[in-house]
Amino acid sequence: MNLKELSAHLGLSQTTVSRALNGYPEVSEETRKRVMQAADQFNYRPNTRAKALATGRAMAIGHVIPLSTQHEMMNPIFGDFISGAGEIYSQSGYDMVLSLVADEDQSRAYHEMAAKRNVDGIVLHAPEMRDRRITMLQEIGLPFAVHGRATDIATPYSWLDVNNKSAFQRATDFLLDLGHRRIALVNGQESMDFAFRRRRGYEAALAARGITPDPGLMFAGEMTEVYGYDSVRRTQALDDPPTAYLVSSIIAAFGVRRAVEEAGLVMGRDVSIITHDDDLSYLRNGAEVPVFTATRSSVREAGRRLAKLLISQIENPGTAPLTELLEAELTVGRSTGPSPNRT
Amino acid sequence: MNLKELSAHLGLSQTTVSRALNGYPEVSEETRKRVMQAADQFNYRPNTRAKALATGRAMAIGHVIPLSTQHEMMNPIFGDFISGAGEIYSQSGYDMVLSLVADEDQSRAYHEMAAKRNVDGIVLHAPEMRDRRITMLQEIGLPFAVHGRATDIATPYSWLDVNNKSAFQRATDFLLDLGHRRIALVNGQESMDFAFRRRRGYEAALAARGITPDPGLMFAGEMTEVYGYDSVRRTQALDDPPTAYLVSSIIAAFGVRRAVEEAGLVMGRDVSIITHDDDLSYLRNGAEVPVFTATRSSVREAGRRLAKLLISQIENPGTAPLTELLEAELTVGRSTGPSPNRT
DNA sequence: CCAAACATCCAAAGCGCTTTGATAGATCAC
DNA sequence: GTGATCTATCAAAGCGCTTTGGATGTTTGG
Repeated sequence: MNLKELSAHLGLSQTTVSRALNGYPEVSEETRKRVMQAADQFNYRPNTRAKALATGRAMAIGHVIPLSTQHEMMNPIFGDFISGAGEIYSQSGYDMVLSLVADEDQSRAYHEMAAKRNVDGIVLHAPEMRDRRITMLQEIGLPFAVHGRATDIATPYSWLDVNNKSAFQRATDFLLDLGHRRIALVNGQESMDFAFRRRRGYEAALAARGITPDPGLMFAGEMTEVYGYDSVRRTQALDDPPTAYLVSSIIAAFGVRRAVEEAGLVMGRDVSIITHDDDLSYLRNGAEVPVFTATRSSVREAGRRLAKLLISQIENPGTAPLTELLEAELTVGRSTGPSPNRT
Repeated sequence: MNLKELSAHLGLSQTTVSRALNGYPEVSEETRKRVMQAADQFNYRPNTRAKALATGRAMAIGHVIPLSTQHEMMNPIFGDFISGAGEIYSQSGYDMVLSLVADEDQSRAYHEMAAKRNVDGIVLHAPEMRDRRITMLQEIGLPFAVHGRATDIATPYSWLDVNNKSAFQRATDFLLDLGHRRIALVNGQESMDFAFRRRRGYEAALAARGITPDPGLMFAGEMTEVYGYDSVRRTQALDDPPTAYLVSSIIAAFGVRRAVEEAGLVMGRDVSIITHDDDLSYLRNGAEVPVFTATRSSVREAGRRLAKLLISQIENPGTAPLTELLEAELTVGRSTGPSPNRT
C-alpha cells in the first residue's frame, strides 16, 4: 500500500493525504481523521527511501567501527553504548546504520558516507590522540559527534567524554590517602585518548605528593582478563611490589583479582584495587556492596546523551558544536583498604 | 556532485553515465574509461536513497534487537556476531541497520520495517523456544534468517545454529569418562532455545549411563560472573557436592573459577570445569594452552556465515530456506581432570 | 548498393514521496 | 453586491537515480 493507492482509495489527492499524515494545518479535522483511520487500517507506512529522497533527510545516523584486529573496537563496551544510543534514536525516529570498516579504508568510508547521503550524521568511536578522522569529517561537512575527545585538535567539534583525568586523579588520591605509595597503573592502550588522559590524572596525583611515577609500575595494553593477570604477576615479582592497582577496565580487573588471590593475598587487605567501571549490563560490579572500588560512569548513559547531542546538532544546523563532560563517581567497594606498609 | 552534473560535465546523457558506471555492455570502452575517471576525480557516489528508490533494493539488512531489561540481548556475544556479519555486509555492499526495540513493540517493529522498505532482509537474534516472531516474519514475507533455531516451529525457515545439544552431550560424556558422576549444569535462561537444547544434550549423556539428572545441580539464569560464582557457592554447600561444572558461558565460568579457588579447591584437580566458549575477541580462553576445557564455536564466524546465508536468500528470491548447523569443537584445557571421587 | 545487424548513445518515464503554486468555494467587510 | 480573505483541496514539479524504448550512425552480408 503506497500513498497513491491510499489516496485513490480515499478519493483524495496525494497532497492532502500526505499533509494529513504529517500534521499540516491546511487539512480539515474531519478528513484528517478519515485519512488517519485508513492509514491505520491498511497499515500504511511511507516508504523511507522515497521520503528520504524527497525531504533530503535520511533519518539515519551512522556509526563507523574500525574493524582492526589490533584494537578490537567491537569490544565489550560497544554493545552497551550502542544500546543507549539506539534507545534515543528509535524515540526520535532515526535508524542506526553500522559500518564496519578496515582501518586502511577509514578515509574512504567517511567520504563515501557523505557522498552516498544515507546518513544525516556520524558518531565517531574510540578517538586516538590526534585523530585524523576528526579533521577529515570537519572538511567533509557532515554533522558528527565524538565519543571521547582527541587531544591536540584545535578547531572545535562536538564531543561527549568522561572526565578521565579527574577520575583517575581522584582514584589515585584515594589510594594515597589510604597510605599506598607504590601504585601500579594497568591502563588501556595509550594511543587511545582516554588512556592517555587517565595516565595524566594518575601522574598528576602522584606529583602532587612528590612521588615520581615508576615506569616499572605502568602498563598499557589491550584490556583483557589475561592482561590484568599478567600485570600483577610481573609486578609482584619485583623487590618492592605495589600495594595497589589502578585498572582501566573491569575485565582486566577480574584478571588482577585472580592473580592477587592466586598469590595468596587478600584483596582489600594486602592489596587494593580500583578499577574503572563502565557499568556494563552484563558485568555488574557486585550486588549491594560493589566488589570493586571503582570510578564509575555508565557507558550506556553516555550513548544516550551523545545520541541526543548529535540529533540536536543535525536538527539545528549552523549552531556551534556541543560538548559534554561527564564526571565519573568514585564508589567504594570491598577492594580497597589501608596500605599494609603504612608506618 | 550528482549524476546530472556529472553527465553535463562530460557532455553525455545520464543514461550513458549510469550505464558506464554500472558496467552495462552498451557503452564503448573509451567513454566508460572517461566516465570512470571523472567519477573518480569528483568523488562521485550515487545517492543511496535515489538508487534504492529506483531499483527497489535498499541494500541494507536489518537487525532487530530486543531491548528488554530482563535478558539483555545487547550482551557480550552480540558485538562479535555483528562484527562478523558486518564484515560480509561491507564486502557485498550492504549496510547494516540496527533497531533497538522494546519487547512489547516487537511485532510493530517488524511490520514497520517491512512497510517502510528500508531493509531487504532481517536477522533475528536470540530465538526463544517457539518464537512467535518467526511465524510473524513468515507472514510478512520479508526475507529473514535466524541466529539459532526455535523448537516447535513446523514451517521451514532459514537459520544457522551451533549444534548445542551434541556439544553439551559430548562435553558431559567427556566428564563422565573422567569418572565424574556429580556434574552441575550452569546453563543460560532456558526459555532461550539454545539453553534448552544444551540441557537436552546434558541429560541425554547422563541418561545413556543410567544417571538421573539431579535438579539440585541444574541452574538456569542470566550468564553473569556473579551467577557462576553463586552457583558454585550453593552446590558446594551440599552434602554431596558436584566434582564438575558444565557452564554455558565463559563469563559465568570466570565466576565459577573464582568460587572454586576461593573455596581452596584446585581447578582441574579437585573440580573440573567445561565451559562453552564463543571465542570472543576480548575474552580469549588463555594463550597457548586454553585455561578452560571448552566447547568452542566462534560467534564471529557464525555472524559471517549467517550474513552470507541471508544475502544469498535475498538475491535469489523464491529458493528454499537455507540452514546450517555448526559443530562446536571440544578443546581440552587445564580445567578438567579425573574425578577425585573415582573409586 | 541496400537491407539487416550492430554499436552507441539519448530522451523520457517511473520509483514514492514532499512541496510549490493554483484553484475553487465559503466567509467576511463595507 | 463586490472585492478581499480564508479554507480546503489539487495538479504538477522535483528529489537523483535506473531502465525502457527509441534514434543515429556504422558495419556487414549478399
